This record gives sequence, C-alpha cells and structure tokens, in this order.
Amino acid sequence: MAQVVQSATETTDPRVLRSRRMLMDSLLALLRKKEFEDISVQEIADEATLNRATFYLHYPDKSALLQAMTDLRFRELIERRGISFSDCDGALRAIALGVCDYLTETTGCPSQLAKMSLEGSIIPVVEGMFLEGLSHHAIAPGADPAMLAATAAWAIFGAARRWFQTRDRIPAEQMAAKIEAMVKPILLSAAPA
Amino acid sequence: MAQVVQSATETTDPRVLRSRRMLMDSLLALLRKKEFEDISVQEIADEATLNRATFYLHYPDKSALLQAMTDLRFRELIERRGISFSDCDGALRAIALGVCDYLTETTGCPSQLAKMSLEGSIIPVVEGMFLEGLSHHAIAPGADPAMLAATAAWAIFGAARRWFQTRDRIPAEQMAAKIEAMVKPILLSAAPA
DNA sequence: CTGCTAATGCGACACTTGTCGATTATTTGG
DNA sequence: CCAAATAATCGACAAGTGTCGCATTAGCAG
Repeated sequence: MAQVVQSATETTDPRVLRSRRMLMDSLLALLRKKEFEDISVQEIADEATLNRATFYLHYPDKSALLQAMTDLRFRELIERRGISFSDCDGALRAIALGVCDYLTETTGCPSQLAKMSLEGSIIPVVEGMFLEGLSHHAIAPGADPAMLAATAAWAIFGAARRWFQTRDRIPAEQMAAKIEAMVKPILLSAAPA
Repeated sequence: MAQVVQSATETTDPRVLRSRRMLMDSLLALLRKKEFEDISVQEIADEATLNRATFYLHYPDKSALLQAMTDLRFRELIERRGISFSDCDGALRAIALGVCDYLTETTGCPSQLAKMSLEGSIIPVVEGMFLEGLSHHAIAPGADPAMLAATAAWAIFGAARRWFQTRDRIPAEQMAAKIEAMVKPILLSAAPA
C-alpha cells in the first residue's frame, strides 16, 4: 500500500511547509470552480504562485496532492470534534457523522464525489481510528482487529457515500445514527465470549 | 454516478464486439507486465492491433476500459458459480468468495491492488446483486434497500481487500465465511418487524 | 557573518492525451 | 447484390505530464 506513508515527509523547513500549504489551498480554491480532472498541475502551481516543477518536488501527481489534502482536512475535522475513545458508541456515531460532514463540506458544488481518489483517502484514516479504538478492548481469539477495522471503515464510507449521492437526503445526524446501527454489529461480532 | 451505465452499449455489430474484446484482452495482457498507470492508450491499441483513435471510439479513457473489463470478468466469474437468489445465505457467502477469488485472479503478479480504479469497479456489481436480492424480500418500513446494498457491498470489498493484502492469508473459502458473519447483520437489520 | 545545503525558479525535453476531419473498409437492410 | 450507414484508419493538433540540468535564492549550522 502506498497510502498515507508520508512519515518521511516530516519537515520543519518553513519553505516546504509554505509550499505545501499553498498548493493545498490552491487546489481547494480551484475545486470550488471546476472538476478535479479539469484542473491541471500548471493551474494549481499558478494559483499558488509556485513553479510547476516545485509541485512535482512535493507530490508525484495531482492525485497525491488531493489525497494528502483530504487526509489532512478530515483529520482536522475529526480532531476538532474531539473523538473520545472512552465511550465507543459515541465514537462510532461521531466518526460516521464526520465522514458525512466531510463529504458535504469538501465536495461543495459538483459531483466531485465520483472520483475515487478523493474518497479513498478518508478510508485509511477511519480505519486507523477503529484500529486505535479496538486496541483498547479485548476481542474474541479468532477475530482480527485489522480486518474488523477495515470492514467497518469501508462499510461506513459506502453508506455515507450513498447517502451523499441521494437527492433530498436526510440530515447528517440522522444518517450517522443509521450508519451506527448498521455497522455496530460488525464490531460487536468480535466481542469476547 | 457514471458507473456501469453501459446500457446504451448493447451492439451486435461484430466489428465493435471484436474491437472491445481485443482491447480488453490487450489490457489484461499488459497488466501482467506493468502497472496500470504505466500503460498508455497507445500501447493498448498497439497490442490490440487497433488504431488509437478506435480506442477512444469505445471508451473515454483507459480507466473506463479497466472498469468495463473488471465488470465483465467479475460478472462472468459470479455467473460461472451460478449464484442463486433463492437462498440468500448461500448467495452472500458466494458473493464474498467471488470477490476474494476475483482479487487473487486478476491481480496476479504485481501489487496492482493498490489502484482503486481496478478495485472499485467490482463494488457497483456487488451492489447491484444485493439490490436484486433485496427486491425479493419484504423489509422494514424505514430501511432503504439501496443503502443496505451499498453498505454491504463496500463492507465486503473492504474485508476482501484487507484479506488479500495480508501475507500468509487464510483460504478464500474460510475468509468468505468470516465476511458472511460480519456482513449478514447489516442485511438482517432491515428485516421486517 | 559566512558558507553549505537544500528548496525554488526556469526553460526545455520526449511523451501522452483527447479530439478532429477526411478517407477507407465493413456490415446490414432493402 | 447494391447502397446507405457506420466502424476503423490515418495524420495532425493543442494541451498536459513528468523529468532534466542548471541558475538562483532562502534557511541553517558553525
């Protein structure tokens, strides 16, 4: 997997921090005007007042930038909510709500959602949260935490995605409750005997 | 969504059938040698002994070809198994097994799996199968079949994907049983009171 | 303050992409 | 069997992509 491996990316150099932030801001601004596929690297660089070569110095392509930006923004959104892993029921609903909100927030105008690259970057984050949450619990001997986390994360995302694509959709809070009801059994299936 | 809308694609003209089959075969052959992103439309056309313009006559881009090919091959695999919607328990396990098998079958050599575009094309197919299966049942008033189908499909795929990425993985049949156990509650949550 | 290092700017490159109009080949219906 | 319809070929185009080498600048350590 080549997702979310930016561990070697940790820099303190204000130049690279500035460049990356400007690139993300630029992409976000452009996404409000046009579809992702219709945005060129040159446009992103121009909007950021950076050279196109500088872009490639930080991201292999525009999808990587989108992934990094999505990852960052979703983590911020969740952190802003202050998910507590002490009460898991609340965490599950909060994560579901976070995914719903994130979809509506980031994909403002167009049917930007169709792009898997945008969507997919949220799943590993959610997966990591479940993995962290599961580590605080005893689970049945045969169960695999990573498997449970992956299944739950993909299920939540699939549900949230479907909800978002629905016209005249119910409120996000209500949807989060439905998602919780559907997904909770997955996690409970690993409860110790 | 622009996925799996090929309804207008039904043709009997032997020329287009031949072209499309050759394009799919070419892509499949090339995928055994290199990554999807490293394959150009020109290469696919060359391998198929077709003109590049002919490619664009059938698919808007190479991702569309990949989607169409994945869709076709997965449907064939499932059909070969003869999924019966009369007993749903069997169908659920069979679909899960189909997804597992498909992952191992199509992504033979490289870590081709990382590509969402390849993976994602299976989900709508699975979703459609659940939708079909659910249409034969009475469900609770508040439940939405499309939502259930989407959630179950994504959950299955997420689980199968995780399984496939695991080294020294358990047999597909065993995994399918685990998936069934995890996913069944999602569908049961809509059982009529 | 002064280097050294590394990030950025710049221009160029070979290549890919998606599209177009014109021409040739194939299928199908009458 | 012929003629209209449509698919495939070909060459060309503007635009975008990813990568270079090299010059310039900004940050950081001594």
